[in-house]
Parts: sequence; C-alpha cells; structure tokens
Amino acid sequence: MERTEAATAGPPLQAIADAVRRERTRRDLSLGELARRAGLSKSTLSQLESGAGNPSVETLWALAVALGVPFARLVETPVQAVRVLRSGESAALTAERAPFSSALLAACPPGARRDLHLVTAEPGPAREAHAHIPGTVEHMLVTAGRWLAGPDGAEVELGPGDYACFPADLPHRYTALAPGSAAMLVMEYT
Amino acid sequence: MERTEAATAGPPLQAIADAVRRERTRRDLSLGELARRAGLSKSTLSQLESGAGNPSVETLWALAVALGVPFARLVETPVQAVRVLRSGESAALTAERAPFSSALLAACPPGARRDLHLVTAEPGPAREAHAHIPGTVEHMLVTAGRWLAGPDGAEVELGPGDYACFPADLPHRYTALAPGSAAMLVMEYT
DNA sequence: GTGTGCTGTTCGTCAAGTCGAACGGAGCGT
DNA sequence: ACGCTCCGTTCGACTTGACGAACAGCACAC
Repeated sequence: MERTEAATAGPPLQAIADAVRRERTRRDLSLGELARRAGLSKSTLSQLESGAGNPSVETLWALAVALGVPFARLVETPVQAVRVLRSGESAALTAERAPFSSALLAACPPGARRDLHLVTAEPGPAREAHAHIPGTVEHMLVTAGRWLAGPDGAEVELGPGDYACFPADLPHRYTALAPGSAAMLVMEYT
Repeated sequence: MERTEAATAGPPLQAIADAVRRERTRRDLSLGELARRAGLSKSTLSQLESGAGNPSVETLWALAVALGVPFARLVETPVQAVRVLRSGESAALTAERAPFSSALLAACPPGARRDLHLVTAEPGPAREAHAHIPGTVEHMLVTAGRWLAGPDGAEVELGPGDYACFPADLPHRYTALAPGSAAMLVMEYT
C-alpha cells in the first residue's frame, strides 16, 4: 500500500484539491473564510482547490490546522486493491552491491503497529476471516506451498517467495493449495 | 494525536529535514544520489536537509518516492539475545481448527515501526551491516536457500521457514550459503 | 431599479523555491 | 607531490507559488 502510494507517478494534486474542498464544505466554510482562518489569500486557496498549483508544506499545513485535521489526511490516496510482488520482481526495485539485493516491501505508516504471524495450512476448506477494524492491512509472504488468499472476490494465487498485501477491513480468506503450505503474515493496524 | 499535530503552531520544517536525512542515511544513500533518484538538484535537497526552505508537495513527494516511504512519514514530528524459531516448532505455540494454524511470532512493541524488506543473495562475501540506531531489532524469515545471519559472533544458520530475531544496534552480518537465497527482513525501530 | 454583502474566480506583482554550476574538502590510487 | 572521484555546500539566474485587488455572479433589502 505504502509502496503503491510512493510509487505513484506524481503527487496527487487533484486528490489534495478534492480533500481540501471536501473538508471545507463539510464544515460549511466558505473559501474566503477558510483562507482567512488559515492566513492565506483567497486566490491561493482557489487555485489549490481547482487542482492547479503545487502548494508548499507551509501552505498545506496552515490549511490542515485551520481545518483541524491531521496533515496526512490531506495527502491521502484512496485505498486500492491487492498488491502482489512476484518472487524475483523485487530485484528491479533496488540493487546494491552484489551478491546482495534488498527491496523495501512496505514501509511502516506512522502510528501503525505490525504483528508478525507464521501461518501454516493443509489443503482443505478456506479459512474465512472476518473484516477487521478499519485501517487494518495484511501482508503475506509465502515460504512454502501454494496459497490462494485475499479479499473475497479478489484472491490471488501465491507461491514461495511471493508477496502480497491487501486491506483486511473487508472479509477475506486463505486457502492452502498444497500440503505443508506456510507463510509469514504481518497484521498491520492503526 | 490528530489534534496535537494539527494544533502545532507551524510546519515542522526541521523535523522534515531530520526525517529526510534520517531515511536517507538509513539507506546509505548520498545526498547527491538521492537527489538524482528523486529528480531534484543537490542544492534543493541540501537546503531542505539543513532545515532552510519550505518544500513544495511535488518536491517532498519525489523524495518519498525515491526513499520508498509513505509521504506522511516525512511530515511527522516525531535488546536481547538472538531468538530462533525453527520451521515447524511454531505449531506448538498455538493451534486453531485444522487444517489451519497460526502463531504470533512477535507482537509490535508500542511506538515501534516495522519496515518490511525482501532480501536476496548469492553465496559469497557476507553483507556487513553497521550498527543501527539503538533499539533497532531485525526479524528474519527465510523463504529460500540457507543463510548465516545474526550479530557478529552470534550468527545462526537458517533454512526455509526458519525465523530469527536479534538486536540490530550492534554490528551484524548476513551470508548466503546457497544459491538463490531469499528472506523477508523486518526492520523494527523506535 | 440601486446598494450591499457574500460567493469564487482571474489578473499583475513580488517573494521564494528550484535549478545548474562552481566551490572547498575528503578519500584513494598512482 | 599529483590526478581523479565523490562528498556536501554556496552562489546567481530562472521559474513558480503566494499575495492583493479587481472582477463577474448571485441573493437579498430597500
């Protein structure tokens, strides 16, 4: 998820624009009033909300303060679907001095916790997992066997070395497709 | 949390500066190299890391992409022996309804962050890692091959499915003992 | 009708962020 | 001593964001 966000081509200026306008209208504030409270000019805020421009940190911060929302909320990108990194694909991400390579799979979001689990399963009925609390994300790195895992309707098949992460605040499931299937499961919640 | 952040007087430019430099040095990247990857000039990055300036969203975003961290991490204010769990030992820890089992490897300590890395290596010289900042702990789950890893003088040999964690605020090293060795590395720091 | 108060937009001007180049310094092989 | 490469900083020039004012549109009162 983080990687997806970080790997996005450019900063979501339109998303920021929408977020600001959404938070503003939710509070029934006029553009001018918000600009006054944030100590900005109306023109600056107008351009920002129209999606044009590239605000500075100070400008965005002032808006976050005036709106009473955490800074990060203005730069959030919508949660998206399952992300899969096949075994071997990661080499393209980073390269260090041979014979070693390391790739950052997923940086820890601020305020999040990550519990490390080891799961094993034999072929049979899927393990049905309820929806966890909002914001929960699960990371799965397969060590052995084959798995079919993911949110209901968006399961992906994973083999040894494959990595996937997906939102866990929706119903999801795990199915072992081969005997002795094992995986590391990282439960991330905020 | 939100309130505290939002109520802060001004944008923590110095905190941003420190965060960028911290994430950069954590990756052993030079200022120029990071600037190149982010598509920025060295001067811009230099001023940013010195605390002077007020970067635009595009600039900070480019840095977040190049560093592989979520955008929000750049704008926030801010030890023990080796433990090994051999493949298969974990089943004894917890048992759920067959054919499924799950074991909590390591719960996330309060305030800690965990970054997920995927490391691969071929047999050859060991990767020497410097001592990280105090409190750093590394978790390693082998997915393929064989590894010799751990703090200097206390390395352990690990095979597929094996898990180990050890303090990383001391010099430590990783050596691949078999071709195509791979592992998930969880960097935990506070 | 005209006046007032608000909405959000689009101008020109100025300040500030960003860039490229040149700088001094450290490390290393010759 | 050199030459070379990389480090990170400082300089001037260019680009761009932020400001203030004037703008059109709308609603309501008189």
